[in-house]
Amino acid sequence: MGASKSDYFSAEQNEMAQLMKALGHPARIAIVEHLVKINSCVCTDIVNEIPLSQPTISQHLKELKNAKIIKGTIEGNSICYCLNHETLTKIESYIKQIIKTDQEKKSCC
Amino acid sequence: MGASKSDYFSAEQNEMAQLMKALGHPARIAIVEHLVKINSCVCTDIVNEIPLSQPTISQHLKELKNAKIIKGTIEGNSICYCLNHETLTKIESYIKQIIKTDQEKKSCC
DNA sequence: TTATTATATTGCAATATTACGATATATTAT
DNA sequence: ATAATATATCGTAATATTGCAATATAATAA
Repeated sequence: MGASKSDYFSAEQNEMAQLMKALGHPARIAIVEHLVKINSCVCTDIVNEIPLSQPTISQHLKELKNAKIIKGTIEGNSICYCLNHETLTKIESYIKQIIKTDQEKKSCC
Repeated sequence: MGASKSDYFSAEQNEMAQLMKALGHPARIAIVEHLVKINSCVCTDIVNEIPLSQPTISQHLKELKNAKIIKGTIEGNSICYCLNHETLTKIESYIKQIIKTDQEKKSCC
């Protein structure tokens, strides 16, 4: 096959997997880190910073935007991409909750 | 193409992307959640819990194990899979750091 | 030993992702 | 209007992922 059977899983599980997947590529991790590093956040900067072609970066940005990990606002000629704190916090809370719940049990490994 | 150009990115970026990618599938999210929910953590339980075939689940477990998100110890006939707190904490700290660093700057979106 | 149970591996088909050249679109500058 | 700049989309090739049937492996049970 190749298509993941998302019907078999809950909406929450699919959503979290999608968020993780969006961050599951070094270029997209690098984009997120670059957005953190700089104050201005137009796409050209990213193209110059990351050694991938403009269409490829545009595609990665689109995936991050779809996952709501970043948000972009058109600013004249260029686009201002920024991190979406709400989504990042959702990821952090999820992982934190997993760790916390698991720590309450006696581990067997 | 199709192969991600991991040479272009730092070891840290590749590592974090790999961790995220390992969690980037609903079946693997479901496996992690199931490991949290139950105390005993053999694979058979997972096969009964998640509507995918045994080989498919075995494959997903392998990916989680490769990423060190879970660890398994052989226990007689079966295997005891548990979460790896160290790795999960690494993910949590990373996201937390991103949010923290970004909040220190004035957002432009 | 033979059967049973639990898990892993192999092989393969279907689908998805990654990357980029070419091209389109849209805004600003001249 | 024309050129320049910034970003998106299309088309396509290369590679990766997903899923499973069949089979292998390994431990325990009978």
